[in-house]
Amino acid sequence: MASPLDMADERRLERLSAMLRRRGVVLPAFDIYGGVSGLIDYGPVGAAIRRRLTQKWVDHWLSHGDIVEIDSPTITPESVLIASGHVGEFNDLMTECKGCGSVFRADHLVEHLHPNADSLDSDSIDNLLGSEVKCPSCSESVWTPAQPMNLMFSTRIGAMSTGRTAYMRPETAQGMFMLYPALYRHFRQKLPFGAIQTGKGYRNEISPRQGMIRLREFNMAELEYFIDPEYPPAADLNRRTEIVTLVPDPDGPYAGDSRMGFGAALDAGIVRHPTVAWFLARTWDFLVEVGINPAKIRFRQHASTEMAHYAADCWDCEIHGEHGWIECVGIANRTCHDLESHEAHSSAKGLRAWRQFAEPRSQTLDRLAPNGAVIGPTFKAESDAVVSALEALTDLPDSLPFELTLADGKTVTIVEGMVERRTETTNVSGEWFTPHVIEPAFGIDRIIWHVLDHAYEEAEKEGEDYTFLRLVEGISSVDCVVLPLFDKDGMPELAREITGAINALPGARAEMDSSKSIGRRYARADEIGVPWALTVDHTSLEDGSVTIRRRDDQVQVRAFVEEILIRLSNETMQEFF
RNA sequence: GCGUCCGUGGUGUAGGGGUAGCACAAGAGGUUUCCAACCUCUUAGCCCGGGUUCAAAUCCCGGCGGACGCACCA
Repeated sequence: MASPLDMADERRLERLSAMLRRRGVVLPAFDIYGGVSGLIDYGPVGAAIRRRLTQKWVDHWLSHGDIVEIDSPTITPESVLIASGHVGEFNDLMTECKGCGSVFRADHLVEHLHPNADSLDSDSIDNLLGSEVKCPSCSESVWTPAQPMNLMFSTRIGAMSTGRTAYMRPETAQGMFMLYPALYRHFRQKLPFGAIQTGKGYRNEISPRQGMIRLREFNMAELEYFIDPEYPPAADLNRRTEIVTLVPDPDGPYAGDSRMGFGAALDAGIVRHPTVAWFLARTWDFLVEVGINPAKIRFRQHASTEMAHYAADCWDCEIHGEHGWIECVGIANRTCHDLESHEAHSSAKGLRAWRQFAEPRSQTLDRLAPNGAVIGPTFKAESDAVVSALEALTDLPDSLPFELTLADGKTVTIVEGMVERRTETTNVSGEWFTPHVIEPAFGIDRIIWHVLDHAYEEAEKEGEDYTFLRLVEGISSVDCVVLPLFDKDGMPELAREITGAINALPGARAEMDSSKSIGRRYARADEIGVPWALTVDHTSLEDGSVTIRRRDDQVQVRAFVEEILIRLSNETMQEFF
């Protein structure tokens, strides 16, 4: 399917990558030792862009008011990742065809021979493989022994043999779950609330490809938003005007692309959860704010078959670029999976929230109250078990005596006098439940790649090739360059002074460039996306004014440095034009 | 992980058993009254390791890295 989006110049990717290397944006890591596939460096320009984009992401969510930032270790004990399901999920058994060398997931090859192939151990799988499974590529049926292929980097905590097994975290999310009790206290025991974390994640990919898209160590930014599933928070999405592309579940009733607003998608039932719909919209806001082309964003719903082990519903936000449509954000309704699992596996008992009823509910309960004075002497060592069994009874017997089944399966006879039938009325003011979690997970490197891709524009200027990086203000590595028109007559001194004054503003960044002709310096700044250029000329020496050049149309206006400093501290200079 | 192709200054390329060229970029100086100008000079390269050979950037083997395809991508 050839859309206009797919018809890009095939060499553009190479030229863009070359520019990113040449100008110190993104480079291969450990290059002087031959490089390591799947690991990259952000150079001086790229690291500044990454920091600013990440900061915008943090600010974006913190502005909600019920979301806080946390920070957790990247080294994670194995027990945490067993509970989360990652250890099991990451240990797919792989086998290799001895005929042609193709590698397959062993459980997929024997699916038709066993109803529960993914639960088999390696010996059972080897037996099944040995019988009659043919290689899908070459039809041989000789297989290497199945081996677990763990996509997590493992390590040990503690140097000696007694150390605990640990992994480099494959996602930041577990950190938020570990801190759930602290977050619940922080927010005064009231849902909804959320926690964000940015940082590195690690996956030992078999075959990293596509530059910054599939990395072995990558920058993630995740939000875990804890909600009461019975009262899911929602914003009014019908005020929003943007029309977006949705690609609903291909196996569901809405299969096929559609264009609509977020509110309409929720109303139509395409997006199934109001909080998920709200986060789809907020994800859109962020991406557009940092310079992603809105026409190259779409939201794709996972088919139930590709859903992650923990998710009940999942949308990918995909961005189109030189590598096609790439998943850059995953928005998943993880339900109560993580908190329940950690409560079951760990010593924690309080991974819950309290739901206060609007009115205390009066509960009438029929029970057989045990009479310890009779039960004790009668059942002696088994008394406790008898009392527990009586308390657990839901269907009370119509009459005594009756046979009571204990937890261990034994049966005892309860006779008159051992129990007293009572009807008790209690007031229940609320209940404990496990919150559900909505998780937007952002791949920062992938987003940065697409920001660069969408900003990169190859133009022509007076017959020569000319490139712009049309980064939005606040994302570029510096806000402006300061250029002395000539490298003499006091211009460099004044330029240095202005650069210093801008850098003294909180958050503002300027660089000075005085080498080579003025046109070349503008071109250098345009190429890495600096939005503003301040030029110090002879007039500047007389009255302290400079020219401001706007990257996107090369229009220049003259202004005084004091005004510029005021505008820059308000994060834009657009008002000058 | 398998297969095909590939790896030369910062970038893009030429060469292909005997002194590694070019363009752009970069640095110094000159010139220049706002958009990759010009002049002079300079810096800087054969991915790594082994083999063959009098001699290897070149041929062979292995590794690393890249592109594409297959597989994988929770």
